[in-house]
Amino acid sequence: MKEIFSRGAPPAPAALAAKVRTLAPSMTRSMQRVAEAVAGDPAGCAALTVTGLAELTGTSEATVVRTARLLGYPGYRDLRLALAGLAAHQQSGRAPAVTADIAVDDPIADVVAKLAHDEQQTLADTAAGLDTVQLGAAVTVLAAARRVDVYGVGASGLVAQDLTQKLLRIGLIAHAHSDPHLAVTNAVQLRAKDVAIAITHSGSTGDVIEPLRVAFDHGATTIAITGRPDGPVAQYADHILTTSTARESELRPAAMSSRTSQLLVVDCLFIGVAQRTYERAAPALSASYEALAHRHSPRSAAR
Amino acid sequence: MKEIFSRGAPPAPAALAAKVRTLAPSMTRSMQRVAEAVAGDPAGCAALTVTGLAELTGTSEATVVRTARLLGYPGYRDLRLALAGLAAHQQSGRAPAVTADIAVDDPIADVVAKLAHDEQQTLADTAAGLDTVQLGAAVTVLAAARRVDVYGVGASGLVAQDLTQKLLRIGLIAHAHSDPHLAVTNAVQLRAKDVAIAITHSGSTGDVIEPLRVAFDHGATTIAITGRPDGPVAQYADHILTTSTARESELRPAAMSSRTSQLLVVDCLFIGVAQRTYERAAPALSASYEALAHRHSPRSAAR
DNA sequence: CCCGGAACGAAAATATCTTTCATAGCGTGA
DNA sequence: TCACGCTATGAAAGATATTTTCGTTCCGGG
Repeated sequence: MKEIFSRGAPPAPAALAAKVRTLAPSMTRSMQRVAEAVAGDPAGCAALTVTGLAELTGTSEATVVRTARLLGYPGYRDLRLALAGLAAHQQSGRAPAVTADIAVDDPIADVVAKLAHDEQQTLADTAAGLDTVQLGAAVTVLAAARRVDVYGVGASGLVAQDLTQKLLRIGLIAHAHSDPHLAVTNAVQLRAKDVAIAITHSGSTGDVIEPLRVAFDHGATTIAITGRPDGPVAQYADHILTTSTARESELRPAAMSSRTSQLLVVDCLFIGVAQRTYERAAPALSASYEALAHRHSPRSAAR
Repeated sequence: MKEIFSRGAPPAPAALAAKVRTLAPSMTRSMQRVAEAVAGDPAGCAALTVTGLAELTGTSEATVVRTARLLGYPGYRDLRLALAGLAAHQQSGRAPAVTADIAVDDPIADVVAKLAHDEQQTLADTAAGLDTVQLGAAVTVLAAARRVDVYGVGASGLVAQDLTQKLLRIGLIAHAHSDPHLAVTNAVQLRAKDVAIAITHSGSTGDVIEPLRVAFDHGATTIAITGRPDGPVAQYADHILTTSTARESELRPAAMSSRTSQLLVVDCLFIGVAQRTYERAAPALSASYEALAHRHSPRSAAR
């Protein structure tokens, strides 16, 4: 039997470090060593042959090839080529760094700087890692959807609500569910032409996967927004949108950066759908804007 | 006898076309064909093997290798690597004018790039505009708060919930209110040592200002997170945290970028409070992490 | 017309990459 | 605790790609 690791992911342009982070959890120890070396010194690795890299990381050629596959390349040769490109790339750029972790005794100004920097990084990684083909497909089905259900619990629940609010604004029928029971109850109603979206960073949140499965089984088109494109949630997803996984620290739980990443994806979906349904979306948008204007005190602020 | 062509020249960084022109006169006919192909389409050639390139140019592998040597590389392999780098380089050159507004007919990839860029910009602006003194003061009162109420409606309502979720995680007593009536009802209960936070981009959302006023009148410490530090909400705020206002466009309503900005402020508050109350926050954080671990299916993803 | 020498490519030799396969190790459940 | 099954892993075989070797061809001048 042939070993097939390749996750649909395309050859990847840049942001390899981000991809490594995303895929790291699904890697074995040895593969992680290789991935680490590659992410840490792209230029250096580009100069190495499979054997060289295998020795450097204390593994075997086979493992190196496996890692390359997992990262989305047909083989080591192609990874190496990409590495060379990336090296040339970053050589031109620069890189000072606010990269340090946030510490307990950081002055507040540093916290602001570091947080802002981290979130910017998360955005960049997400944008780089987002599969535009999948995104386009997701937008297409959403634009034609009769009804949209969005599942998310915890922090992702808020993202689900955000998406729902946005879709409602442009005239779609959308609901967010954070109650797993109600979610399943509603999922049963879905059928073709309907869309179900699951949002989960871990990719293995049962409370979110279950309703997605039900929707999937009932013939709805399903979309997963997750940081683990190889997680259980993927089984029931027609389209997978990958969010990035930033390094986390004690003070900065993963949930925090995943939210930033998820929201970017959500925004992309929203804009995409708004574009596709512009005729309907534009009036709906201004209508909701008008309606809200009255909710602000008349002598609205100091001009 | 070995064939030695190499002209002292080192591996060459970029400007390959120039080198080709310089060396052309000293090349034989077949070598010129190869050099031409390479200079004409670096990216394309980088994808080819020696044999491929030999066929493409109607020559032999040996000739290709000779050409690579003449250009200063140890062999074809290295030329190819350099080619890949060069290709990546010139590709990055043509960025999709990322600063432009998002248009109805933008391809999806551009939308992603532009959105990511805009949000990054928003983050930078927010970080730059945030008054660390005010932030520090807000953190101080939050860290000592007996109870925290957060008001926000619409998109800001989700931010309010986000903040609440985070504060709860580190052991504070916090509630988010998006129902103005209930908000006021609760605000009446507040007194000194309690904190009320209003989140409103416009700074003039009556539904949010009203409960803040009530809390203020009852002696609670009040904080406003707003894009209009001079708006009506400021009257009742002891501390004002300013969010940035990014330019908006038809497809990208203000609510969208204000959210990014608000969330950064919220994160800063959270981290700040977590630092100040580290003794209590750290265990609470890991406890909530532990508790959630069980909500994920055990066979979490591949591996 | 013949000769010397450079240009060139076919094919051998080598290096590199990929696949196969057997084994060691690890977690799981009895 | 121990056996079991399954995954991870590297050694080595197998396939490709690259480099080298070497003979042939093609020219230009005697």
